[in-house]
Amino acid sequence: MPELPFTLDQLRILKAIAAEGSFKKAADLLYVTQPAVSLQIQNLEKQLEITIFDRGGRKALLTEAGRLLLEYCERILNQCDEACKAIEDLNSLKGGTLVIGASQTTGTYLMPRMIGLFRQKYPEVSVQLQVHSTRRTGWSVANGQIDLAIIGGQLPSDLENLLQVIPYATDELALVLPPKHQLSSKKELLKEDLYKLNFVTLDSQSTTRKVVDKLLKDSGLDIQRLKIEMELNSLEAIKNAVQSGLGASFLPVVSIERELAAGTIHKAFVADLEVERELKLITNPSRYTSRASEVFKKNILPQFASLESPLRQT
Amino acid sequence: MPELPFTLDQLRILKAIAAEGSFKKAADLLYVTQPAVSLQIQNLEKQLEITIFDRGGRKALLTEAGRLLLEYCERILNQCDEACKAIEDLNSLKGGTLVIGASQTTGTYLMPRMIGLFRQKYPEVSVQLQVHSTRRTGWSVANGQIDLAIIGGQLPSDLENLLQVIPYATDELALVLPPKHQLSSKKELLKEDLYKLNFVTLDSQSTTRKVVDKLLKDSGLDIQRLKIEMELNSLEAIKNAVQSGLGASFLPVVSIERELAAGTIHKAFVADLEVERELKLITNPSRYTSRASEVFKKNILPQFASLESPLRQT
DNA sequence: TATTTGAATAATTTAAATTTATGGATACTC
DNA sequence: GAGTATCCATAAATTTAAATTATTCAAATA
Repeated sequence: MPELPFTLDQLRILKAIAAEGSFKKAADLLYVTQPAVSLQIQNLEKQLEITIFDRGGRKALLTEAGRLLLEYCERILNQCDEACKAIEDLNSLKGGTLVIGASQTTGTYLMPRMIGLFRQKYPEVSVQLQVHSTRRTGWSVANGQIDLAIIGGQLPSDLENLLQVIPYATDELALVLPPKHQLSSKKELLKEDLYKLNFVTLDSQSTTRKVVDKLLKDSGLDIQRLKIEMELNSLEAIKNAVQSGLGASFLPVVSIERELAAGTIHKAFVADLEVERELKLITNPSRYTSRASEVFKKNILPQFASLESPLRQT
Repeated sequence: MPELPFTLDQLRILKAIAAEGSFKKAADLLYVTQPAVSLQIQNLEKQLEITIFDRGGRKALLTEAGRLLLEYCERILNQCDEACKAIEDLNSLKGGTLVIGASQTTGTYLMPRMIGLFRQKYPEVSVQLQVHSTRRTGWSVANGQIDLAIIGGQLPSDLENLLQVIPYATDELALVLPPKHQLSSKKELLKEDLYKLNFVTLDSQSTTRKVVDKLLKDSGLDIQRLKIEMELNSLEAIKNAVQSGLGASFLPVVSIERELAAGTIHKAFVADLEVERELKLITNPSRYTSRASEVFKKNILPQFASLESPLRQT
C-alpha cells in the first residue's frame, strides 16, 4: 500500500491558485493566510519532486508538470464533490435502496400498498421487495441482506433472540367457501361442520399452512380428520379453486378483499373458532439502520398496524 | 469554495478496511495502530453523518452508505495513483512535451536532426517545434510558451537582458553559384566580383537576410550596388533558383550540404570575406526548466556545437 | 528612488492525528 | 460454560503537522 504523496487540501489549494493566478488571492478565497498556501504548495512540490508554479512575474503560472497535475486535481476534486452529493442524497432520502422482505401472503397483498405509500412520499428511494419463506427471510435480516421484513409465521428460536420482533397487526385467516356451497347460506358454522368440507390448501411447507394447522389444532380440532381435496402452492390458485366450487379453504382476509366485495367468495363464520395470526415486523438491532428503513418503520407501517400494535404509539 | 468533508487518508483507510474486513488488519496493512484507524473512520462517519461499517460481528461489514462511499473512494484513489504515475513519467522523461523554437533556417535544417537524436534517446517525450521569426521566438521563450530555442539573428535588446543567450555554434553563410556560372571555375573571388553577380535573396524581413546584409556591410561592401534579381521567402525556392542558373546567393551551409555533395550548387570563396553568424541557444532563466529541456540542452545540443562553444564543456 | 504588491522564511501558537494503555463485547476452545 | 483470544471503542498523553503572526526579500509600479 503506497504512501499518498499529496492531500486533498493541497489539491484544493493548487486549484485555487491556478484559478486565481495568485497565492494571495487563493489564500483569501480559502480563508487561510498566504504562508499556509505557500507552505502547502512547497510541500507538494517537494513530495512530487516537481515545480508546479513559476512565481517569477506578476502572477503565478503553471509549469508543464503543474498543468498535468491540475488536470488530475480537477478530476479528483470533482469526484469528491460527487461523492458528497451522493451521500447527502442518501441522508435526505433522495437516493438509496430499501430492501424489504416478506412472506408470500404479505408480500403479495400487503407490501405493494405499503411500498406504494412509501414511494409516494420518497420517490427517489428505490425499494426492493424480496419474497421468501419466513425462515429464509429471517436469515436475510440477520445477515443484513434485508433491511426489514414482515412475516406471518414463527421464526426459528435462535433467530428470534437475534432479531427484534414487533407484532404490528393481526391477520385473520378466514374460512372461505364457494358462494354456491350449501353451507354458505348458514349464518354460523360449528366446528363439526369443518369435517364435512373438502379443503383446498397450501402445500405443507408453506408458512401460512403451518400456521393454520397449528391454530386449528390448538382450538381442539383433529386436523387428520379434515379432508384435503388438493394442495396448491399459490394462494391465487387456491382462490380460483374455491371460486370454481372445488372446496373450502382458510385464507388470509387481506388476500380475498376483492373477491369478498365481488361476492365471488363467501366468508363463513365458525362458532368458537378464531383463526388469527400475528404479522410481525422483524429488524436486526445489531445492525446499522438506514434512514429509509427508519422512516418506513416509523411512518409507513403504523398506518397499516392494528390498534394494539406497539407501532401505533410511535 | 466548500470545505472538504474527508481526507485522502480517510479514504485510504476505508478502502483498506473494506478489503480486509477488519479494522485491525487494515491498521497493520497501513502501518498504524488500530485506534488510529478507528478514530479516522469515526471522524469520517461524523462528518458525513452516516454509518459506514457494521462492527457487530466477526468482521466489519459495509452499510449501504459505506458501499456507496467506497465506490467513489476507489475511483478517487485510482485517479490519485494515475496522477502520481504521470508525474513520475514526467520526471523520468517518460512523458511530457518539450517545446522548441527555431528560426526558419535552423528549424528546417538543424532541428530535425537534433530532435531525431533526442527522440531516439527519449522516445516517450514528445517534441513540438515552432518555427517563427527570431523576434517572436524570443518573446515566446520569455513568456514560457517555448522551453528553449535556437536563433541565428539578433534579439531586441530588452529581450537580450531577460533571456539567457548562449552561442553554441557558427553557421557559415556561403556564397553559392550555379555550377555552370562563369565565376564558378575561379578558385577565389574578389569582393569586387560580387557586384557583377545577380542575386536571388530572401525577402528583406527575414532574419537571415538581415544578418547577411549586416555582415556584408560590415566588411566594407556597398550593398546598394549588389544587383538583386529577385527576393523569395523560402530557402528551398532560392536553392532551386540558384541551381537553375538564375543567380547567386548567400545561404547557410547547413541548408545546402546535400546540394554541395551532389555538385548541383557551387560554393565560392571570396578573398577577405567571412560571412558567419552565431547560432545562439536562448532560454528563460527566470522560469522553471523542465527535465526534458535540461537534458536537451546538456546532452543533445553539444553534439552539434562547434569547438569554441561553452556548451562543449558540459 | 520610493512605494506597493506578492511570495518566502522564521518563530510561535494552535490544532490534529497517533500512540500507549485500558475496558468491553463477541466469538472460539476445551 | 468458564477461559481465552480477538476485535473494536475510549481516554489520556505524546508527537506531529499545520496555521498564524511578523518579518524579509524581490519584483513591479509610480
